[in-house]
Amino acid sequence: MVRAPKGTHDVLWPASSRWEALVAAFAGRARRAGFGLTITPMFEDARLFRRGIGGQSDVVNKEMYEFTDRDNRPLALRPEGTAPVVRAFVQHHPPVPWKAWYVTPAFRYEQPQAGRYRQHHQLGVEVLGTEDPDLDVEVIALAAGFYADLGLREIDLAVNSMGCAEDRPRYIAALSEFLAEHASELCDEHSERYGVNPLRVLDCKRPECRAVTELAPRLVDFLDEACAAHLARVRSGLDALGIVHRLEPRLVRGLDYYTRTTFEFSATALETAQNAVGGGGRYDGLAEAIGGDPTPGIGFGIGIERLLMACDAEGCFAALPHPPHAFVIDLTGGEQARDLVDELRRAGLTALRAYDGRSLKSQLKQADRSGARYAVMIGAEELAAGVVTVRPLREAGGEKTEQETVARPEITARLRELTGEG
RNA sequence: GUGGCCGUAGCUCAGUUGGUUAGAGCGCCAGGUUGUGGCCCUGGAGGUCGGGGGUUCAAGUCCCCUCGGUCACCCCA
Repeated sequence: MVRAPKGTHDVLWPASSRWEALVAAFAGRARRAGFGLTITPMFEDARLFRRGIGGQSDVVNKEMYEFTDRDNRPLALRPEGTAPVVRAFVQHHPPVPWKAWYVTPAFRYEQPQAGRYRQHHQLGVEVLGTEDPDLDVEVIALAAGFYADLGLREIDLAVNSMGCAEDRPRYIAALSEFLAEHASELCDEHSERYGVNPLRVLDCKRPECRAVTELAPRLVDFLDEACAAHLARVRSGLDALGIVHRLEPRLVRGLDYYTRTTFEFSATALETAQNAVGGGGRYDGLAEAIGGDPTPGIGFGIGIERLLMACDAEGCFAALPHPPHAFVIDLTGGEQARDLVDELRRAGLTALRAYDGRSLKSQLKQADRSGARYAVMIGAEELAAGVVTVRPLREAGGEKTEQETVARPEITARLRELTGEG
């Protein structure tokens, strides 16, 4: 049997109704903050990601789905959402500040595990054209507010600053020196390889490394005046908006383009290893790195699958059913149902029907299963008399009502009245 | 890329030291009720036992390989 590729999954109805609601909630928040939906290609010139994300990152180095098309163009399925949006900005130079939101699949060749897939989906925003720290606050507040909209309470927000191009080399030098002195205390993985990318060691979760990095020099102590002031303004802004967060000097995100503000949201209710439900930061050098004018930018990505896992863990954001208004039952051959569902739908009602000329019992069973509030029955008697029978299928407001006979021309109006859709 | 655990019906699972024609519950279909759903009863459909190879008189069961799922490392959403 042909199955979905490893690490991918289907989201079938009705489970997908949660996705609809999730995206709608995010779109609403984004729209209110001045963001517009942005759609960019699912695949890009592979060089965009190499230059943008960075050649030494794992994402580019060993996780990209790369291929060449029939004209030998080097292409890659997008492993993340930021670089393509920044590319679109550079290509079209819209007026700044440019605020874009997106929802997109992302592809990474990984070993699947809880909360990690080869195709996952992200919601995100990007803003190009300003380095105002109040914007950082606004962007973080957007994500935080969205989590709250879903009913999530157990969200940890870690914030750090990666400094700028001047700060970073000074810090990396100091960190390397420190790690060299403590190399023997690091975990097996890093004791000999800390030099490749010293910042990575800060990310290591092994107790040995944690113990060492606990005492390591902190990037925040190496910030120049402007970067320090920027971070301070971001933090005071978060405080002012009541957004609880903590400074995490070891927060080093795996994509190379980050500068200054970085942040990560974790769902502490998740007991799985992958509990980061959103992350992002500033990337003031990215536009230039991919060939555009120097333009500051900031954004975040939120993983939909992990977010829903977090909602499950907290028991919030349950799927809401969408019960149909009516289920049309036709015992006379189907023409009546064909015409009536069309009429009801034109009137704005949700109308379903059965097919294949099933028995009354079978059709009523389907009507019941559909969750419809009313069955509209048309048999030989109704057809001859020019009426339909409207049968309530569930108690509305605790009140039990009897089925009634309605003149055929009146049925749409009657159903609108009964369902309160008038 | 590495390691642990697991693959039997659409779903959740049972299947004895290898031994007739592989089962249950739920779901689906039909009938009981030739025009009344849910509850109940009866019946039915549905399986290359993940795939391939091997051992054996005999393999769902044992062995090898492989694919997939799952969890973890790495890293990220």
